[in-house]
Amino acid sequence: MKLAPDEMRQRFRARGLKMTPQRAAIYQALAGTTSHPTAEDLHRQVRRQHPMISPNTVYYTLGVLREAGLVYEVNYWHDRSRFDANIDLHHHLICLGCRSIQDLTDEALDRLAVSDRAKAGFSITGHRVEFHGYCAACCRRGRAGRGVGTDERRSDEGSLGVL
Amino acid sequence: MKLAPDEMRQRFRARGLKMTPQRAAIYQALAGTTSHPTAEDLHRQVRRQHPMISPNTVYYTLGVLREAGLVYEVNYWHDRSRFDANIDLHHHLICLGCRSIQDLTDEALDRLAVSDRAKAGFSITGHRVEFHGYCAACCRRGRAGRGVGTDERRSDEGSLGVL
DNA sequence: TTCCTTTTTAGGAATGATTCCTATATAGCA
DNA sequence: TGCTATATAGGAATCATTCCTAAAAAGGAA
Repeated sequence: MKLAPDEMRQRFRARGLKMTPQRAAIYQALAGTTSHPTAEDLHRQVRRQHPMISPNTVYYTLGVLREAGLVYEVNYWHDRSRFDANIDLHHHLICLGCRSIQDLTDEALDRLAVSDRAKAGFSITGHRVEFHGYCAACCRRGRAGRGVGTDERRSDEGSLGVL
Repeated sequence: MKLAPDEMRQRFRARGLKMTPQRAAIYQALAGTTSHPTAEDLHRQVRRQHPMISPNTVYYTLGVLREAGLVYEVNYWHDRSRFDANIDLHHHLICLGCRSIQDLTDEALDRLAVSDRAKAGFSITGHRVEFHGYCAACCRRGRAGRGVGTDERRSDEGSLGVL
């Protein structure tokens, strides 16, 4: 998952973004995990290399990367935004127990279509499927399902995982 | 879309919820629109019948209704939560221009499945598909598409529609 | 109906993620 | 190497949402 510095430079340049040590660290941290961290998670992580980096810079940078299409922002029933450097089409498994998000790649799901009648003038540019349920860890812990859109709070197991 | 008082009473009672004039008004307002209003939208609406109702009551009530499974909460790239009294399985068309949300009913989409291999121990209880693009109004206005997860702000055309 | 207990309501204060503002520092180009 | 536009840090501000509390009301029991 470690992104080559040249590759990163490449991607930034292609979208006319300036490269700074802070941005490199933020993007690197995000590209190096599949845990869909929050801005705060990323700030904690990046602070190890850049002790003076401000949360502000993390928010600003994530905004810039999002506008440039280099990161994707998700917010299902979370109290804050989560980010993903995987911008290839993929889908999500969202745990109603711990609120974790796993990526799901599935060719068949990439090809969904809607009848012209049903979409009634809406012009579709993309889609994504969210599956709800309970992750392996929460199943093991014995999590009976409540409804979707419910408010169980995450038990929070450090959403940056190993790095 | 007007919900019969008896039917509403029925639904509340079935889940052991107390019925109050405020709750009736909030649920009625939500059931009477497909525009996925925010708590604030609902507060503005309900205030017409209940001038003294507090935003607090709206938030609290929506929370109660959500826990009871009577309303669904969504938040894609919005800055606040939006609510939906349609709890039957359905999908969403999300406009990247004005941030509006339309419901989409499609039997085929209701039947998506994932291979056991791909879900790796995740126990799926439900799913929902989000389509991104531009609504008819935004297409007319000539909205060229940017990326998904982008931050165009809604032009805000009173999300409660006619009522 | 009336009483009683529990839950709801309103309102004010608090919380906390995110954004705004600004002076200084730095990237990237000429 | 110098210039200009942009990024950074940090402090203050915003604003949706939640917390706290006293008073009011719902719903069941008598």
